[in-house]
Amino acid sequence: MITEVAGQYNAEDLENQIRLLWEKEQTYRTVRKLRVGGKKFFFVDGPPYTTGRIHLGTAWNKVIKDSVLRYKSMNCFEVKDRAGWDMHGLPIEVKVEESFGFRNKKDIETYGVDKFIQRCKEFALRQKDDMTAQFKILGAWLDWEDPYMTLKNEYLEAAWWTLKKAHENNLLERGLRVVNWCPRCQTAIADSEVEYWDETDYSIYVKFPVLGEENTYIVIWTTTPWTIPANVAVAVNPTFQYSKVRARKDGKAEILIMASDLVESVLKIGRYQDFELLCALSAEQMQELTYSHPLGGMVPRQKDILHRVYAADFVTAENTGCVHIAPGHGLEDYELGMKHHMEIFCPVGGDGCYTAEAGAKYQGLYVKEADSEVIVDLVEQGKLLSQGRLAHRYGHCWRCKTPIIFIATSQWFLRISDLRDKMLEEVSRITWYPEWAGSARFSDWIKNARDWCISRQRYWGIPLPIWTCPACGHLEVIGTAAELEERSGQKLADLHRPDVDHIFLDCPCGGKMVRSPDVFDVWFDSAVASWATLRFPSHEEEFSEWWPADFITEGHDQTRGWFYSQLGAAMVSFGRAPYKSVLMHGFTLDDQGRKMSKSIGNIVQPEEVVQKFGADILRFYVLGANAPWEDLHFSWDAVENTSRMLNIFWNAYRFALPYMVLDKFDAGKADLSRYESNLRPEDRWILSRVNSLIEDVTKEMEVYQLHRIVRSISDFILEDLSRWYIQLVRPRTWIEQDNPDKLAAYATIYEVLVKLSKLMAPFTPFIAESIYQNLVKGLDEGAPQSVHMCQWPKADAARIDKHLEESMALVREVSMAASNARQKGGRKLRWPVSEILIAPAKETVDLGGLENVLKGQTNSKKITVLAAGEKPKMDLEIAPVHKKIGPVYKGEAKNVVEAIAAADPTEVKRQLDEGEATISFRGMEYRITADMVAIKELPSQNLPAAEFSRGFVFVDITLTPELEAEGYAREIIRRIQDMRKELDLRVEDQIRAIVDIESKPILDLALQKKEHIAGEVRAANFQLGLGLELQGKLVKDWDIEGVCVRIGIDRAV
RNA sequence: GGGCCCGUAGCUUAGCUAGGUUGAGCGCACGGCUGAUAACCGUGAGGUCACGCGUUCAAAUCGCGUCGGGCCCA
Repeated sequence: MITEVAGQYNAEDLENQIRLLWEKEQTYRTVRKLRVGGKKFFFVDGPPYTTGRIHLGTAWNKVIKDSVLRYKSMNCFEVKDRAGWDMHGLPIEVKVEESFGFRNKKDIETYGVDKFIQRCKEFALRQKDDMTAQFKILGAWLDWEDPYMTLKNEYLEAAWWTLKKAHENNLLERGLRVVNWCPRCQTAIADSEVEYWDETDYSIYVKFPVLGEENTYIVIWTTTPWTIPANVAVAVNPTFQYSKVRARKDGKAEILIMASDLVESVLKIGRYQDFELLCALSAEQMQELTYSHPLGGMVPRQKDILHRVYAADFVTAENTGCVHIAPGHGLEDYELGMKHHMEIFCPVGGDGCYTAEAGAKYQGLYVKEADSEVIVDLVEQGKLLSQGRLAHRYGHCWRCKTPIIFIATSQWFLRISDLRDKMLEEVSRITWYPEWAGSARFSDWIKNARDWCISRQRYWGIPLPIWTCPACGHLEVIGTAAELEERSGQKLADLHRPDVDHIFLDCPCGGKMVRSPDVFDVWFDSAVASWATLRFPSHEEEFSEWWPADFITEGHDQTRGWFYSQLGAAMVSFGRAPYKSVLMHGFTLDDQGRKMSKSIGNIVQPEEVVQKFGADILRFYVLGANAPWEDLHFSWDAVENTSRMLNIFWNAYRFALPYMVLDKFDAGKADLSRYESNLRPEDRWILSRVNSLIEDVTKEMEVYQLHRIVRSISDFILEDLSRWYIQLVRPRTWIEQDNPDKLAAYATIYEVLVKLSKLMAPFTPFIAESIYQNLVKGLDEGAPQSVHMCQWPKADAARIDKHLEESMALVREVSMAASNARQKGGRKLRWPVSEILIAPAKETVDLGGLENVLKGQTNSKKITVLAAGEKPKMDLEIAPVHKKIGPVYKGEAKNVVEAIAAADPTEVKRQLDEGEATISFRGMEYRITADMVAIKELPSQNLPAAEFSRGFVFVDITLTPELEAEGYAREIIRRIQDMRKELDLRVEDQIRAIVDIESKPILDLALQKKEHIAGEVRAANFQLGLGLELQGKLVKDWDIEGVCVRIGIDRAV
């Protein structure tokens, strides 16, 4: 049984109902089971970090994923859809630290690493549960019961296995590198974990004394005074020219060396009063210089270092053109240092404090606090040329916001840079949506790929499975838990720290091998997701059946993130890309295009949208708001709009239900094939349209043009279904008995709605399900239990009639033009008109058998299509063109203008059509050429016109008594219907009605239509007259075209 | 400073791959409809398609440059 649905579209109730249904019937499981054995579609969920709250961006992301998966499933693919969670790493450590008020690693060690790890785990699991609930509200059908979690042993093993493989491929190495270092977290952090913002730092110019030359200095500039103690060299640009100048200040002179172009600005900053150029130095000559460290006396190690000048391309023509090089504290410095075999001097420890190597004066001082100390010492040594402050972008730890420092440390690396070319080749094999995401953006990133530092000196992460022997240096990478057990004889319940730290392996040399205490960079966790989600390495079979992934989709920030980390991890282990296609989507910004942030207070929570509007609306909105790869500017107005659209869809669906219920619509009546011969042209048209829509949506879905899909569907619902087809079929649904014309209309609507619900199922799964349950399940118990178990609809080519679609488009245009013309002529649509004239400009128009549709919609008695170029008689207006008349008639011109004004436009035009016109005026005759006048055609008063794409539409609004009678009848009908509504009567209820019209002529007109009126309003008892006594439950006075009409109605007994 | 993307009506946007009269929705003004009805429809006003130069018969669309925004890098 189809049931009527009450009231407005209420997303909240509807979605709750459907959720209950899905839960009760285990619909998700059933759908997935149904497709087992189908063609495989391997999707990998980019795991969100377990922060506890989803935001609009993650909601959008999951909605895209869900829509694609539902679509693939309807296309009979067996989809792999494990949800994923990224659960390790500093963000969680930091949260747990905060909750205990820890300040540094020592606090953690004191508290106990085992307990700390336990807290982190609990925290991550709780956050995961919270977020799962939030994602479920969106209707995202992923496997939430069995997600992959980066903290599970089987996941840890996938990372271990990968590293072992990288080691076997000779791509793992340990080395001293300068890394971004967070002195609070006391760990290396990845480039991607560095957050930049402006910070005010010192800006100092320092004089390095040149050896062997009295009172002579190389001038350098830096914003990090604390790196001066670690200075080893100076770099100059090989293409620059340098100058040696004698500069004077306060009566004292000194000799300074710097880039020639920068002499003046440097001396100005140093407040020198004047200077003289002594000589120019080439970059080569610069490289012959040596100097002594400006704080040499305070940093003992500096005594043994030979300070030289080297050439480097990265030196720019800024500041002094001489760059302070501290290979222990800078990336470029380090690289230059390695190239020239400098000492990698790094007198700073992991806590950001100077070590003993920095000398007694500095030892134990925190570097950022040492800045002022160093400056004071430079001043005392007479080595400071200038000091100032400077606001510049500086990197910070993205979790604890501490300014990062660069220090040289021993870390584990994957030699990604060796694989660049291979990676580029792989990228070109992947299908990217949009294309440039791969060919331009990602390729560009890979061209700059550096070796990947995978080690972190933290606790909550996947332990590095690397054991080394302190005695002989032997190294071993363990690939699985089983392997570890075999090698150590110990079985671990949990592979995390600290238990794994207590496992020692026997070294062939007889020594005991110790685990490298580090954990993995958390990016490495998600990097192995595509095989970890298949439970590789423990389940090799699943891996060989599914891998690599068919599809992944994430935001454009993941270019350097997950797109890259996955590729890197797959390259070092499998030597190929782990995914075949990528849809890169945008970011969610606020309506002004700004980032959503707590500080601006412009954050929109997905739940807020769901609460106010519903999940389907949020989904449809984010999918359709713009192209997936562009940033989404969230707008409440636009959400509201989407809501209105779905509400119209709901009303369109609801419209037919009462009639279907009344008429006991059943499976037999729903069978469209029974009514082939009864289909009206408009029925065939909407069926053609819905099949065209299926074709379009399918085509766009194959290339993930999600926004176009939403727009096609919306357009269909609004334009074709609601604004047009339903208006057309309304009269047919009122017919009281079973007649094939009515049933054909029902069957058509039914067909269209069922097709639509399937077509919308991937995008608005709730409303689609609700409609399906009523329309399909309501009639056929044997139908699939959910719309999501149905097959994706196929376009029926036999139903598509492009010619008919074009004709209908034309009819719609004409109809709109006709209402426009009516408006101009002041004739309401309720009043019939005798004739509509279509005047095509060039080629004639073919209404394709839709004349009756046009008549109905324009409320007209007759449609006439004129021949191309033909027009009904129109009023002409003729205006003089002064520019042309003036030069010809000179002084006479004024009279000519008057003559034209007085002339009969029709006559002038007739003559001009044949050549020239002659106008007589005050006894004179004027010869007029066509260019002297502008002739405008004006529709005559009773024949207003409006333009459409192919010409003009005229509406003959001349009234006849018959038309007037009909008009008044409709006015009266409308009022009575209004009153019926007010009494809340049912469609099929009969009434008694009394209508009193105070004007005799109008009454006479109305009387002609008495039977008709009574029929339309279902009045069993109907009185129409003048001076009648009004009775009934509801009595109202109305004003119809200035005439008072009093109506009383009551329900008939 | 570099790479990629974006800039169209007051707001949100379509069109750009493949050059041929910029099209919607919201908001505003006016009108209409009324057995989908706290719904719906029409009309109107509102655009130097960010700016400049070039290619072309023709540029929102292609190329170059500038400005502004986003993501990423340095």
